[in-house]
Amino acid sequence: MSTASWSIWQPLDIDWAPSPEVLAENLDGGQAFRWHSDNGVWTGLWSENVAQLCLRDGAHQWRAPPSMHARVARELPRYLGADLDWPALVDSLPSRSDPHLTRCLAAYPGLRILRQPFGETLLGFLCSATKQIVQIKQMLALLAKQHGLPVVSDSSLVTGYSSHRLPTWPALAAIPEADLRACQLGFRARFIHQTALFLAAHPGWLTETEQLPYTAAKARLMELPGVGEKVADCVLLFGAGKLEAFPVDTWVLKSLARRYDLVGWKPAQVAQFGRAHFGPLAGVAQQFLFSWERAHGGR
DNA sequence: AGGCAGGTGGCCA
DNA sequence: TGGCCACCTGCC
Repeated sequence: MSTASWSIWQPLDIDWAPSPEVLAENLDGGQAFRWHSDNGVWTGLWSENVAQLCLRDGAHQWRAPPSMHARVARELPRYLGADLDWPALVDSLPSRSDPHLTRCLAAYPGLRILRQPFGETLLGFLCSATKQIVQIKQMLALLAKQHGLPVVSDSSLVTGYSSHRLPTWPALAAIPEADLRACQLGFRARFIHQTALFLAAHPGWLTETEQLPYTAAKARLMELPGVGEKVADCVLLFGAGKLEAFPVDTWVLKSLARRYDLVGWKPAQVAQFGRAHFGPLAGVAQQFLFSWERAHGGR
């Protein structure tokens, strides 16, 4: 990784100090698929941005290419959730009567929900069906490399895992499905292709959807091919700040079955239980349960 | 070496 | 409404 042209490290001026493990869980725990670490330095891409994060002398620091330094300084805090008071949010979760949630909260201090670009979050989770995080990251990196613009004009600046932005939805609409399949997307290529065509035919649809309340936004998203309950909830939680969204994937299904005695419950039933039990911040609770369950492999 | 993976949609009773 | 299964393909 060439580092000659990065700006100097800046202190991350937000009230957040996760351990290296929790930082990894935030950036690479299944919310986002565009971060990778190299010798303790995390490099991540979103929208037209690329940034690096690291922990030095006990404090988090960041840097970006000079050409986008000001923009990243403005947008990185929001991306990392700095608009919200996370200690207060976590404190308001119904954990006092919930020993397992208490245990999960204690295990991941500093775990947050990222606020990612809506359209990119949709693309990421359209790729996620029956795929592990590493593979989703590979698909998106390939898609970016083949069909996205270089993130900076100087190609020597950012090398390695990925140096290109994700293609926008208008760009995706112009890509034949066969070319998408060449990016290891498999059967997801058809969903992405059809979604891209739909969005191209409905300008403003995505932005309007992002601004709707949770229930209406979810119903709209589920009109898209390849978007069911789970993907819609992920997009709204990680890409629109809808903290009441409660995505039920296999890990959350296992978590609720095992820790809340919901053996045999269907995903839709578990989702309803989650929203009722964990309340308006169910998505936050979900992320802690998810991280715990994935780390403990069902034990 | 194969089964399986952070689902969805379509088809059938 | 509820259950089953095909869909692609590369990791563990």
